[in-house]
Amino acid sequence: MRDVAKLAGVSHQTVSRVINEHPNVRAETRERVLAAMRSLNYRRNLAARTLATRESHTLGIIGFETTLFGPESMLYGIESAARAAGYLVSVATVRDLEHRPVLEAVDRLAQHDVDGIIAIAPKPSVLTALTHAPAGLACVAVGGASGSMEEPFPTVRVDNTAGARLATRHLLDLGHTTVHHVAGPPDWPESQARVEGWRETLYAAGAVVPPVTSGWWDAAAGYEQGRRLAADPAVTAIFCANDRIALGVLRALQEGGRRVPEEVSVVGFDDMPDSGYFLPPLTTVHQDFAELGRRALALLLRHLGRPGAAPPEDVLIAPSLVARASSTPPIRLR
Amino acid sequence: MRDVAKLAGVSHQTVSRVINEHPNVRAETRERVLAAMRSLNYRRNLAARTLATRESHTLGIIGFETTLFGPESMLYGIESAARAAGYLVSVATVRDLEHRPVLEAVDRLAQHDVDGIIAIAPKPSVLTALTHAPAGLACVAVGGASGSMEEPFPTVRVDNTAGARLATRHLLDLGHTTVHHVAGPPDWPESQARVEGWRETLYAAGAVVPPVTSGWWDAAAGYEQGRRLAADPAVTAIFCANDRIALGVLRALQEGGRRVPEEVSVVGFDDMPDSGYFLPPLTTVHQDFAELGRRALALLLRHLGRPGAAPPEDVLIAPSLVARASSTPPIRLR
DNA sequence: TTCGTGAGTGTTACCGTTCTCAACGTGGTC
DNA sequence: GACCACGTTGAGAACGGTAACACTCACGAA
Repeated sequence: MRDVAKLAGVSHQTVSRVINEHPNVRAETRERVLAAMRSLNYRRNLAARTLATRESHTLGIIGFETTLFGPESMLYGIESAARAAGYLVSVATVRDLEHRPVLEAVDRLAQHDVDGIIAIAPKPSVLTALTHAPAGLACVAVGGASGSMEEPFPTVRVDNTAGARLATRHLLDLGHTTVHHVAGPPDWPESQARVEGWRETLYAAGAVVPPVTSGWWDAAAGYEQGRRLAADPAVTAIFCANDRIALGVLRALQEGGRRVPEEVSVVGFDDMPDSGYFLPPLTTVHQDFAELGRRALALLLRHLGRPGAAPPEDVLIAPSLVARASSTPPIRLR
Repeated sequence: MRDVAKLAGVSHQTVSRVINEHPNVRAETRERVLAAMRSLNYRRNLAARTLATRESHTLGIIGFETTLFGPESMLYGIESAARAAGYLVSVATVRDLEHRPVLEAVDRLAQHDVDGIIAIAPKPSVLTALTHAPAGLACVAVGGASGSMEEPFPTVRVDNTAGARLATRHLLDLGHTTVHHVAGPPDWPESQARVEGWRETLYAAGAVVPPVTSGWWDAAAGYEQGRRLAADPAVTAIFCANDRIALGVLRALQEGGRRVPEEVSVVGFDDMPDSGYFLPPLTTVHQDFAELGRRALALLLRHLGRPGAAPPEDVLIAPSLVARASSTPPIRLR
């Protein structure tokens, strides 16, 4: 910067003003400085700037250390929006979403002077851990519970309960007397909210509420639980907590000799890119993860703009049903 | 830091020495300083340190802006290894892996003083773009071509050609007279390498080499190409460039009335977590993406340690075949 | 005794920005 | 003609560390 100033015949301060687009610089001076910058191929040193301003123009992402489709897509949604807003994103993953590791992740990000933090796939423990973040560090959560409880941070999420209602309603409307549910991990708010939406819809319709089984978010879990359901001839409709689980359920049903959708209808959740190519193509609840990420970033940036102000409102995004071949009316109605 | 020094009754330089675990500090002094640090809840300012040392302890990742299973898993492999080594990772994604956007991404990372860069899923254009990175910025590529051409950077990758050979050989060994191939995007080195391995194996076996069709890495592409193959009764074995494509092919075959594996055997590539639950469970070529990420990081760190030294050797990881129900001997042999 | 050596510590400069405040026109107003 | 406001510019001090070097001892060898 000193060299640029010398070449342009001005002080370093004026160069700084040009960089930061300060209005009170004569046009002719600005041009001279810009020319000097170009000819010296000057690039501002962000570390020095961070030191002086306490702003790193970097955002921290705390994510779960695994490859779940949703969190991934959110990450990319966030990153591209952040880039557009002039921020870089740094990621800190956490093996298990428990208190200690999350605290360490926050600490690591804070040490690197991130301006704000977005927590992906927060189990409640993540949120409480985030509470211990250094004061003045803006935090936003994306995904997670749609519970009505008081959240310590502004949150962007899909209305999981509404999505589950959509799926369950869809199956009931087709004529199924009740709907079975294969849930996700019981300690994940998303999973709880979907159970809730399913249960209340059945209840409102006066349908029997079958017992729930739960497991991880993958096909292996769906397969295992699906085998039990396949063995029960009373089962004609299954709502799965996500598409991967549904894939496992489909296989279990096929192995158990139950035809889909002729004998059993199956509905998933997420609308992963390939779920339209399952056998049969999967009816599912669509959620736009990338959009979720973008909204989370927008929320954080708004929060960043006005330090000390009241945190912005939560955002709740409505999912939609995508009907495909895996769900049809039960045999008795055809 | 000044406060810590004052409280401990030493100079700030001694505090710095304690932080950096410099040996020449009396144990008693060190204790006093550490106590002062604790009582003031001191945390070193990394921006200042970066400014002084030109080292940010941050690594840049350049990735493709989409959610492909491989790149994702590599990202997590890299991140967890980086954390263990005391580095934070910043990601810069690029919508299309072309020259200009990649240059901008490198630039963005360089501005933030990353110590090194790992490029994920590099098409050749990424590598050439990386050549224009500021001198002294260590770069490593992970994934991509296993071509024999001279690479400008040290690279870690799976031996795609060997994987394709494994898959093709497997099908030939089962007794199929030849193997059809549904390829990935023609401009991706991974895709090219798999075509190559497939082709040379057929050639070596004296088998007919059918024409190749190619498309994106998803089930939609597999479905579209699979429909043509399903219509050809001569087709008894299909090697797909990845598992998602295989999913689409499976559906196309089913729709076309061709039973798998009775009439047609199908093999994929990647061994995604759920491919064992396809209908039928998919025979595929396993590659450990997380390990790939870890190795890439190790390579970069070694490079970082000795600036100016000769770049480290490339790493080539051998994939393995996972045989499942989707591949069996052809009907005529049973 | 004298000197060299190395451990332990402090002093000062420096990294590249931004911020604060003062200085210098220049033009309009009383 | 004196004064003031304002646009434009510059000088110097932060920001919070690390690097380089100087200094003070205690100790052992010549």
